[in-house]
Amino acid sequence: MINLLRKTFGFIFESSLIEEINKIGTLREVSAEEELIRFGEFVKGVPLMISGAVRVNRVYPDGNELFLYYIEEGDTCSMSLNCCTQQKKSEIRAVAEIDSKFVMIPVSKVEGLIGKYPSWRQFVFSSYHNRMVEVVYALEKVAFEKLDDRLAEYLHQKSRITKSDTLQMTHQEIAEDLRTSRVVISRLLKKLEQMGKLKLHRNTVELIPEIK
Amino acid sequence: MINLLRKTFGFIFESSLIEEINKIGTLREVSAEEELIRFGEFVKGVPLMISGAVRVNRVYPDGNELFLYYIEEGDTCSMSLNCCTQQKKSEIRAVAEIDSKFVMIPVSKVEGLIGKYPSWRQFVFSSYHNRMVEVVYALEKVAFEKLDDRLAEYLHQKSRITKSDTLQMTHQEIAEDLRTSRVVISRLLKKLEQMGKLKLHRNTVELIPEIK
DNA sequence: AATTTAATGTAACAAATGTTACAAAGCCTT
DNA sequence: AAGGCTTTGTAACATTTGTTACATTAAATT
Repeated sequence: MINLLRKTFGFIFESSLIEEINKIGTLREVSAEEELIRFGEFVKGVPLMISGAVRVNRVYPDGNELFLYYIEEGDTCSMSLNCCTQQKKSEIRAVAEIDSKFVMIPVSKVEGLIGKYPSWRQFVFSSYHNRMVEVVYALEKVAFEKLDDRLAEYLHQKSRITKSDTLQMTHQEIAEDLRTSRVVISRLLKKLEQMGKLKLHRNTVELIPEIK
Repeated sequence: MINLLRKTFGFIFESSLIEEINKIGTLREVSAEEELIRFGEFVKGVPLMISGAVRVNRVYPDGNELFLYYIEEGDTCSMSLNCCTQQKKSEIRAVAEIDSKFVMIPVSKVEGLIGKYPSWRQFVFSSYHNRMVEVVYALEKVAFEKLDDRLAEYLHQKSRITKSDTLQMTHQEIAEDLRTSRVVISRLLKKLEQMGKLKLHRNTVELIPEIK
């Protein structure tokens, strides 16, 4: 585990911090679709992403969900950072988008690290800020862009995150993420297909990489 | 100034911190509509709100703006916190919504406070989190709600912030904040008026308080 | 008071998105 | 191969939001 930590966090954390994390943290591996953080549960720890990608959604009591941001290699989840210092139940849900590795730091130790390591503080601050920037970005998209652009952007992001041009998902699933109906998505996807930007198959959307 | 600091921050900051802020900070008073932080300038300091309310907007190079959050008594602006630790130019614009008082802490001193005072760290963290919650809230509104509800909510928020049921603003200004056109706002306002929720006058919208 | 300007009201229409209903196609099970 | 289920395609229509154009009204200026 310490080698993984060094590889991902060696440039930001001093080695004494890396060693401490190695002691107190536990390495966890999850496969795609697995839940890291469940809605309504107490947060057990703060994840440090080693590899992979995790999708973080705000969840509402009625079951509604809203995508906030992805966390990837080198990131942490600022929402759970806060939940844990406040000992609150999670208002978010985190699901692995692809197979992922991360080190979980138990809640009880987080506070101590903040007092002890300036590089950890720096990390936590910039993490908060980066997540904020991404949520603002999501807000921009919804506030300024029309659905067809948002769809195109959504597909590209999925493709980047899953490192694949072939997205395994139904129109229904896309519609839920973009908070609209299946029919609307089918219609827009068809339009994008006619524009030559993708090909539609059952259960998959195949993006055509741009020729530059 | 120290009395103002004690009154607003006495319950969160230890007295040595209050005294230090009193030394390094400068009290500033601005009247409604004044700009605290301008887009594109280097951030000179971090504001600690004593009283009043300030509106923070994301600004885009094309001049477009997007409302992010208000900061009120006891708050600070987490976007400028980050800008200042990174020595970056401001990507936001902060405008006083009503006459406001705040203490400005110079950029150069912020880093030192973080290392020295646990209560300051706690404050900065919770501040980041609170702003995040508000941006997520803004995202929710745009993602889930229709324009008429957003308008009603917008008017209530304005009323709360300005502590008045009589909002001095034109339909055009409301439209810009909600990113739509004046005609649409006039139409929806008229609908709200017919529902008995408000009265329209030239340059003002008078909210009718609900009888409970 | 007459003129100018800014703000609001309203109609008519356009575009985007949402909804309902149903047909067609692909895949799975037996 | 037949039947059943899921996914996709598509039409027709409703609703919401955006746009253009112009009339009306209130305030400000001369």
